[in-house]
Amino acid sequence: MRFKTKGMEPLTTEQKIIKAASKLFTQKGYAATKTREIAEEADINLALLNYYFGSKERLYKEVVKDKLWMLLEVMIPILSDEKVSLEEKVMTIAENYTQLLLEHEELPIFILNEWTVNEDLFVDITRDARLFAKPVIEKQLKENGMKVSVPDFIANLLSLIMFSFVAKPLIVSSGLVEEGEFANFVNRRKGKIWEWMTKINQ
Amino acid sequence: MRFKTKGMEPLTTEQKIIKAASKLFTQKGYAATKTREIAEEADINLALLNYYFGSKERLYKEVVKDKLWMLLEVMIPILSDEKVSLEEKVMTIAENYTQLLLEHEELPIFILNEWTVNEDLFVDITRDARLFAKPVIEKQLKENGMKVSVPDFIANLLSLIMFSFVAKPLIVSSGLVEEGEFANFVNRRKGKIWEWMTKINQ
DNA sequence: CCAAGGGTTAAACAAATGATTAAATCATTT
DNA sequence: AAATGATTTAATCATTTGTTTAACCCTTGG
Repeated sequence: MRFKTKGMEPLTTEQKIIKAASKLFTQKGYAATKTREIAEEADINLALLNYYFGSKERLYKEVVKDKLWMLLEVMIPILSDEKVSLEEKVMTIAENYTQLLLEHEELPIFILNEWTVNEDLFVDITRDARLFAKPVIEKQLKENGMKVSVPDFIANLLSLIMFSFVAKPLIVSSGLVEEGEFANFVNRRKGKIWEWMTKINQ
Repeated sequence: MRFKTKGMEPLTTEQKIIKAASKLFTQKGYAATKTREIAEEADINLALLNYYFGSKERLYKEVVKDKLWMLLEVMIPILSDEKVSLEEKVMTIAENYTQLLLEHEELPIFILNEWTVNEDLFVDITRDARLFAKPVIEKQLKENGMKVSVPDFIANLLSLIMFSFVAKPLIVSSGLVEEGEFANFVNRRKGKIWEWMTKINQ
């Protein structure tokens, strides 16, 4: 679905539209983004948007699918891989999420908000994305002498990594962390996640 | 600002509008909510909305101020009170937030999303809400032999309490926790927060 | 009693918005 | 170069949307 062009080839019209729509939808949400804005941002004619994607809604679904996948692919394959130890899992996910979210700060709040506001849209997208990792994690938790449940383990892991990004406006405007220090803040936290996870779970 | 009427007196027109707007804005966001919907939900004539509030935006700001305050008043006064021990603080905040968010699940994601999407709006609202609690917490962390920084302490506390609500759609649709079990899930977590916080911070 | 004024209403307005159309242009094949 | 299909464009359409207007109630104070 994704074509990463190594060189300088100009984007196709379709790619330009997706890129512009991606930026605007994640910045301002579905309803606040106007098709004319997308066209302008993509530097194409309004009619092209409907020519390629049929409607604003279909374009939106493409973007959501894309962004949701960015968020899930960091987690799903690693969690369910039996050959990866629990420590490696936590370290890798912490590392990958921190890096991803520093580059796309608006990603988690966009997805979580849209998922709340527009639940039906996600029904078909996530139909086959159930968490098949449960038994694997369960086994590894026992091996590590951790007495916590799988849901608590996952919730704690994601909380400690992702919440800072979701609550960034609150954290920054409260003066808790300076805007310019935010990257350092989350990078420092990233290095402590495994320690915290082991302590929490004994 | 808030009038809690004990009895059966019918809501004033102004109250009916705020109530309807509150519901719709938090459910669907600013742009997706139409003034005609608010009027219909409030069972009043459309023109009354502008008669009482001047514009959709002014009405929206009222709602945001209200909801933001609901979210902050649970935390701010308790955190900065020197007479409340650290354990009491954590326990009380965990208790109060869990209860508040079970009753208003849409609250945190609404505020955090609007804060991201519509940052300028929050500038004046939060101008005087800086976190004056820092020195108090710092002292209490030392007294409890905790080596963590204040920002990490607050981030961990809020993460462990609030993230489940923010990420509820993800947690539920992944099959991690059943919809019907969600309240039990967060209530069980609530009871462990203080234990977790002490372990994390040694 | 009635005029004044706040509260309420239906109707209308202008701008915006998502979508469509039909014609023009471009690139590729015959 | 003619033909064909894909791409691009400007113009237009039909609704929607936030706001305003002007008339109409209904209570109340002089």
